[in-house]
Amino acid sequence: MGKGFKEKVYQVVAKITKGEVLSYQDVAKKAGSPKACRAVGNIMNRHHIKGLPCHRVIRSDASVGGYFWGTKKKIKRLKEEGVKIESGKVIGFKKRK
DNA sequence: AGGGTGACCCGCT
DNA sequence: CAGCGGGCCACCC
Repeated sequence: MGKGFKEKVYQVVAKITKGEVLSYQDVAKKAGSPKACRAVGNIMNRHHIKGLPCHRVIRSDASVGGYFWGTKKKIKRLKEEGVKIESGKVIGFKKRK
């Protein structure tokens, strides 16, 4: 296990600790394909794996991004983990723009 | 700020 | 079985 892109994504996301947030591009990069940022989100969407903290994965512009169960839920979960979010943006995240 | 293109995966036709 | 389009995105113009 861990040969395919998806498997790598699972591993990377599963390694995200409580209160930490990573961007889709960062996950994609760690998974071996920096340009597969879109695929990462798609994988979560089509295969919402239980036990996988996909809510800790946000956009590279610090916006929370989408969520299978709803963006509102995603924000709530992140806040409960100690992540400061304001106006749909993660405070303290280095956005590229 | 908005639109268009690029890269990758999955489901449907 | 093969092709097309859409999606929890990112970057450039």
